[in-house]
Amino acid sequence: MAHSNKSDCLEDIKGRILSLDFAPGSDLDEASLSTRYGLSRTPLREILQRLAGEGYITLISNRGAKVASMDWSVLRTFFQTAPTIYANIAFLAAQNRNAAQLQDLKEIQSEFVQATTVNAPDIAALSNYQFHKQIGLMAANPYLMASLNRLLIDHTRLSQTFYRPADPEETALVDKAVSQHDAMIAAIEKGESSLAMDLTLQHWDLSRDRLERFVHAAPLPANIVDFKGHKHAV
Amino acid sequence: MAHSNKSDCLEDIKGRILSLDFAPGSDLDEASLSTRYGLSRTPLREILQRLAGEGYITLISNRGAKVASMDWSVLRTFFQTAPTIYANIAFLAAQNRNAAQLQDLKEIQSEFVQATTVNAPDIAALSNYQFHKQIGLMAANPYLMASLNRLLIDHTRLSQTFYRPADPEETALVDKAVSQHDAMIAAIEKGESSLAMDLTLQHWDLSRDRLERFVHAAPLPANIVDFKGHKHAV
DNA sequence: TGCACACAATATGTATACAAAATTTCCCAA
DNA sequence: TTGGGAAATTTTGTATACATATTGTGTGCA
Repeated sequence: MAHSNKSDCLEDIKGRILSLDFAPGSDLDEASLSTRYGLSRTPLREILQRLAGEGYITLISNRGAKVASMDWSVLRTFFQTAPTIYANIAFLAAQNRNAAQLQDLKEIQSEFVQATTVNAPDIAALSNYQFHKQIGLMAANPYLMASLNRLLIDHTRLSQTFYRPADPEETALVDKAVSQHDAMIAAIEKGESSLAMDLTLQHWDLSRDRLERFVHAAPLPANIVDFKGHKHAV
Repeated sequence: MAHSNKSDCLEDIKGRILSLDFAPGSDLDEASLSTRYGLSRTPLREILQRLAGEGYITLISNRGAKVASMDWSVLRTFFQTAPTIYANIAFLAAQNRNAAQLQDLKEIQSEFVQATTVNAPDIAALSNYQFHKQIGLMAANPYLMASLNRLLIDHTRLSQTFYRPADPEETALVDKAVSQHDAMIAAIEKGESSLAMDLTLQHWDLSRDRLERFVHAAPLPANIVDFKGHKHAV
């Protein structure tokens, strides 16, 4: 990772946040990051500002950068908001897609299929991220896209266990997710916006249970401190 | 504007973009901005990165910063998206508001009233921006908030003529907007989420016509070039 | 006149040095 | 042992200098 350029660095940090390699709530040190990526602090700090603007991290004045936390109250709103936005995005994507975007979507899907068959969970989660982001691009609505981007950050972080199936039943769920993606592509290609919407909601229902399980299983790094005085209450 | 600090500079640039003082699509020069705000280029560039992440400007590598454009295709999606997001935000705000937030909202509203009565259009537009942003904060949903922030950028820019009423009929519209704000505050305070939603949609209907008129009346600085070959088609 | 190329001017990108703030360490006294 | 506070260390913030990329200009040639 000697002399990577700025955009590579930006994308790499995004990827590490999405894959939980940089844990929610953890500190990001400018000095160590700049040596890691072979950049000086000046461009690295610009990258941090950008990441803050996009919601990946939070910056506190004179106190550095933290990876965006995933506390309980935010995740509650995640489950409240995600299906609506996803459904609307899919609806618009079916209306506004063009051929080049559809081709890209299919290529992303084949990467996704590949990752699930060879059992590469990290790549599968990131491909899934790109799949839904691509549908967002097809929707051509920058206002909803802003919301979708925020949702996908947390969705991808929550989905880390989804692509690590522990038993045949879970493997079947992943296979179903793959075939749902195929159905969504077909609906979008045909311009059947209502169908794309319905398929998206089904896709959401499939993953929701696993996501919620992950919420309850995983520790919530950022907010442990908030529960210090409440051991017995929890 | 000699030695303003970084956050002042950030807010000032945002304000100038919202008030069309920095026109959509216009170039932002690092050197002149840094002298204007009494900062060196390093912190100023960090501000630009942040603004880019929040959607106020776009950065192109090696080619500087431009104020986010308002072309026709984007504005179409604005009118498509705004009422839904506003309505959902109001609904959630009525559910999740707390006393301190409500107090802030009332103070913003009194500034808004003041600005309309003394005929200070710039301040009125910015107060209106803050009013709706505050309702967004009350909704406590960071995912929808991302969308709302993007919408409010363009909404505020579009609304610049709204608070410059040219005749008594237009003055009556502004007065009606003021009273609608009051009704929204009351509904949010009582926790009547459905009512807050309905009032918000009525508020939207009131302003929509004026906004659309502004779209057709105003030049679209960023995309004139796109229409060069289509004079007669338009 | 029109075009291509080289050179100059301007603007953006990065590194380093230094300043300021926050955090930690350590010492001393109660 | 413990609490307070000053000094040292670490981390963040800013300015300047320099490197690189883009844009503009002028000259020569067809």
